Amino acid sequence: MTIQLHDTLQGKKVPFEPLKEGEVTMYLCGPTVYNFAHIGNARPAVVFDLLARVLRRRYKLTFARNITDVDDKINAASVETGKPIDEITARFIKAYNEDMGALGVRMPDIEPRATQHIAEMIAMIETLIENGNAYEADGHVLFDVTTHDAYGELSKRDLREMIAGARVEVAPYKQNAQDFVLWKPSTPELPGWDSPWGRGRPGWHIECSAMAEKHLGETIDIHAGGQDLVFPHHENEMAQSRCAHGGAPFARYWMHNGFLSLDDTKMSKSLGNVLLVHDLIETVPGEVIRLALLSAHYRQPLNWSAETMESARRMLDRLYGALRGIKVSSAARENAEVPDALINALEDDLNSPKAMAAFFELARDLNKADDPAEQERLAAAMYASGELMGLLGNDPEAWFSGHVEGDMAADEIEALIEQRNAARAAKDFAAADEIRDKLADAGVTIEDGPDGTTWRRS
RNA sequence: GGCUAGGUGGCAGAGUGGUUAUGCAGCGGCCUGCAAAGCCGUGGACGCCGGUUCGAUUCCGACCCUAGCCUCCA
Repeated sequence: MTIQLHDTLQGKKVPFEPLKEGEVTMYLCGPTVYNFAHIGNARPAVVFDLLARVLRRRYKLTFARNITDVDDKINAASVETGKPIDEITARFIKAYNEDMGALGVRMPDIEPRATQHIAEMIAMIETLIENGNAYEADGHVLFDVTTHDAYGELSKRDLREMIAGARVEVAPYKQNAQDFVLWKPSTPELPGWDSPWGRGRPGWHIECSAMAEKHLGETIDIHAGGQDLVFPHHENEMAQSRCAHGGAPFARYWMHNGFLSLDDTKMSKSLGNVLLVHDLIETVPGEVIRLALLSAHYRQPLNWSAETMESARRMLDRLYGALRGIKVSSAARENAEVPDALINALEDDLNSPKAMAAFFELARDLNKADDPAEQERLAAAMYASGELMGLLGNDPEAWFSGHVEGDMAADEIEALIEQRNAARAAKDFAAADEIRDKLADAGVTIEDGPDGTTWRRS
């Protein structure tokens, strides 16, 4: 069974075949580093991290996720805060990787930065001018969309209609309304680099084209990002790269994740409803956020709410609950096998909800098993599945006793449980229940089992 | 207005031309001092209207509704 992926360009799910046998190149549009990442930004990072994990089982993967560190929004943030640009970008690059790391997102193989690829961008722009695809006007260099017949193919738009229906005011130096900037002039206060067209800075779209070419080659296997990047960003990237590369295909597969809304509303700064990952991980384990993001298929829209997280937490409670008290030897871990149903689901266009169903079946089998060897085998399979999906990274006991500020301390809880068990032994059930209620009020649930009493925070 | 996705049981969310998604919640049972957790069993669904078909939630068409994009945006 070959891996199936949904390709935006073809508009359907197709079998995945890399350009080079056994090797895959993947490029994901990363953050513009002017602020902390919000939960919507985290979705592509988590989803395509999972894809990377799935691909690495079969292929030698080279995964690049860029950093956009030259941008008008960064300049604006610098003016607003009075801090130098370098300081802002360094701070948010670090924060981005820490926040995504908390969600189980592994570092990509390559993390190229726009400011370190200015020469490549200038070279590509020069090629585009030589080829007649771009023109210089008033200190700007613009891409002439009418020179590329396939323009609009990715976003399924008709160029003539777009030009006719343009609603934005057209800058006087543009030949066509839809022409987009490759290079623009900088004032002395703004970041800028010397170029054949004067001191200036690159347009957003050319950055990704140049970085993808440098690190992954002219034709890459998978280009991924959020759905909202299809137009104009990816459409423009594709146009630039193909025109600069003699028409060679740019990406063999385009993948786009669906949008995330927050409490049924679009997240936006103007509405003031931006939920930062940085803040969220203070209150919930990153694993809960990761699972919540994977609980819907990546192409579906996803509404984020308190219930979304609560549901993900309960799912993890169930998985960790099955693993409680089961020791897994290192030998068992090495021989562990991820169930075929789970792998097949992930290899079918990254069907993470279906994969989770397979995960829960494993948990149920483990709950049912009474032979210790079988228990160990199933527990090992669960850990291996968790490894593939970036879940179950915690010790089960630690998961349930996870301590949040303001909670009752573990030793206090255990002292109370001891008192309660003494009361139970004396058949003073009223006193026992009183202690249990007290613990319940403190958010602690206790469970009497054959080997004594265990507890967890609810 | 144009383009692209969707509308599934109380909630979340997969999938399928006739056969259990899964998780949470519900109901019955086992277990327990009583619970909880777990196990066993169980009810409940495919926006609306037509069409194709022996049979459609699944295919086709119309309609209604929702979201995203068309402008910086994951």
